[in-house]
Amino acid sequence: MTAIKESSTIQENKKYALDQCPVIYVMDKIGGYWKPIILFHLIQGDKRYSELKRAIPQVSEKMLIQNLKQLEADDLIIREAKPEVPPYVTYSLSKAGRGLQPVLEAMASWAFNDIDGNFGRRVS
Amino acid sequence: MTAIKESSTIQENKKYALDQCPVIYVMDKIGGYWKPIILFHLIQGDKRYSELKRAIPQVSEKMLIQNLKQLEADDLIIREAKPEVPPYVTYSLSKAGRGLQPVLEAMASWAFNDIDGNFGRRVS
DNA sequence: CATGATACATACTTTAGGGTAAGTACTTGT
DNA sequence: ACAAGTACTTACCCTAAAGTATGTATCATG
Repeated sequence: MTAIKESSTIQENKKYALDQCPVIYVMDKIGGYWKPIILFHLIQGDKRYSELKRAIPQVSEKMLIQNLKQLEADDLIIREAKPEVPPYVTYSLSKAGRGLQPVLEAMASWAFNDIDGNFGRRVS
Repeated sequence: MTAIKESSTIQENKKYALDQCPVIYVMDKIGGYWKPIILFHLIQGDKRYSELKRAIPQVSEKMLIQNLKQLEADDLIIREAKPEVPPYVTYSLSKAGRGLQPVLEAMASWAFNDIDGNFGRRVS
């Protein structure tokens, strides 16, 4: 999964940041452009791999599974594969994943306020 | 500020994501490893440039101002420079910046719950 | 018998983010 | 005269994230 170099300053700093700031901990798990979108779609309900693909046409298949695998590894989503022969794989939110709903909602609310200029400065 | 290529798929996708998902809008503004840390420190109160530097020793000066400039451009923080001659520059949260507090708090709360295993799976 | 649908995997390349290190301008202290 | 503190700026390089383009296995359908 694009193996990372252990001996880089970036990784050292990441570790530090993780201890120092819980926000970084979250960013580490839902950061990147596609993860929040995927979670957003899964909040609406369980979805098959192909459903997600169609729901988010801009994401490449590589990015989609890569992010799904990472989210699964971080216990944010649950993958269930039925042993059928046109494969049938469903992704759903785990307990931890559902726990992110307030975060995503707070973000969404802030975003709309900021876009609407409710914080001033932009509309003044 | 590390000029970006307009004609890249990444940028196209960013624009799409911004429309589709408010969470991405937030990520676009407070994403990256240092921004949330900086905001975190500024929530505790206004700080001088050098105070921030000392508070976050791991961040390089380049990253620090770069992020401060971006946060300022996004109207999340306010820069105030006293026209003194050892320069005296203070950074504080704007209204929009303070509006992020619930987001950061929701994240922090989730992070602690996840670390403590309150979502299960990790302790079980 | 070849195409399409399913859910991936893998190699190869580009791009943006981040790191290192040095320099600027101006003043105070020694 | 020189170092140190202030708040930056700039140039160069490396790494990780993301994109492009393929290939895999299985079965159903035309």
